[in-house]
Amino acid sequence: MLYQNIMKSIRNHYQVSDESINQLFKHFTTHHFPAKHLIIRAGVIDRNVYFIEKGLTRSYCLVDGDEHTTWFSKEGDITFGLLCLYHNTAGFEFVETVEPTLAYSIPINILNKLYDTNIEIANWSRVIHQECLLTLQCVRIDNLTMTAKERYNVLLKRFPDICQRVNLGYIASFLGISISTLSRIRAEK
Amino acid sequence: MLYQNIMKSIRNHYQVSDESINQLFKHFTTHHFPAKHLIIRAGVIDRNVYFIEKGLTRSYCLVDGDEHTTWFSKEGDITFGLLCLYHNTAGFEFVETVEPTLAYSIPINILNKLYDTNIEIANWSRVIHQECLLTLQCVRIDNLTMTAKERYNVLLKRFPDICQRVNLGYIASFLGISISTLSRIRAEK
DNA sequence: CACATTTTTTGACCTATATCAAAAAGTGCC
DNA sequence: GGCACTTTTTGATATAGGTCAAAAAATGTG
Repeated sequence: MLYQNIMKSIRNHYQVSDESINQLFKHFTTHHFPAKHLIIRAGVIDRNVYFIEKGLTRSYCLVDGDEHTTWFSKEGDITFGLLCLYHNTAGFEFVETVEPTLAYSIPINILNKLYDTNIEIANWSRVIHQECLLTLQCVRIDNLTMTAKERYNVLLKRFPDICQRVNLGYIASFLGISISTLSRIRAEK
Repeated sequence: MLYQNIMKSIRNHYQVSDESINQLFKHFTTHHFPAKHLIIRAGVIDRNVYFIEKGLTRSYCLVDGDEHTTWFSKEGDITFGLLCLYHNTAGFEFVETVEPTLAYSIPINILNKLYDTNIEIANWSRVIHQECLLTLQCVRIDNLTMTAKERYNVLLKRFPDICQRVNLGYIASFLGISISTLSRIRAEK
């Protein structure tokens, strides 16, 4: 069935009825993105949420020519530019596919209407955001309290699948360490 | 009026009717905490959300004897232990008052029932979590991309009021730099 | 399959920030 | 108003991890 991973993931976060889920699905636009395709660009407003059915994306921002990976999204996850979506402002993040990706987009103004009228969808989104906040806070604490090596090992445990699907550079920039250091860490271990 | 700051803050995030707000308020328990009072302890389950009407709290975690400040909450904000609340699990965070604090608590199981039945409250919580996520992501990016000095200056701009209300040690540990380094940064500037 | 491109490894050297320790300044309290 | 305690400053030294550069390995493509 279409939307299988997305559906499972939504229900994993909150009990959403078939009817409500269909309200969401019926506004979906299908996208087949090749690998390395830029879905969202910093500074360009894109008012869509992307639901990933298959594949993997990476969010990053560009500072002084260096890419800093801020997030990975895989099947069942959603991705979008935080500022674009929340404040309708040009954002700071790029989102690109790491692998060929099947995704469905929905315009935020439609989603916002659903939030206002459909309590299940509002709560699904609330819970998703709770979980992201928790994860991000943990990632941040790891950064504050651990050495590069420890952080790498924690990441391997926390996101083993993602570590296997992206290259060393992306992992390094997500952890906030240099490529050479990460390579050395891996070698010694 | 009681709850003034809390009310303003809720409405700042989402249009919540008087009726819905009262559903929340009627379950409030009042707390007058002195300064340096530990509201929440790591490892101890506390299934309440605290709404701060007046005062300031600090969330931190303890790693190898060192405190790492993870968040500040002031009037209008809420505070709680992330893991306790979301997963009903012993958490990793302490929350203590920095100043004498007037707060109101509501049990999470009541709040959860409100989420399930009151769409305005569900959406208020969704929006709060969106905003926290955005702020936290920005803080994290600052950590990945800036020097200690730059981070301090950004913090001064982003949270000028909080910087004036907490001591240097708390700011340093929030920024992830040592007290001596922060003192030197301040001196040279 | 060979060439171009990307990714990873390795080496040499450097610097921002940590750590440790002690002095100085600030704060609260009987 | 002086004593205890906390917070901040300052100094000396150490180090984790950065930077730059080049080689090696892997990957993709006509």
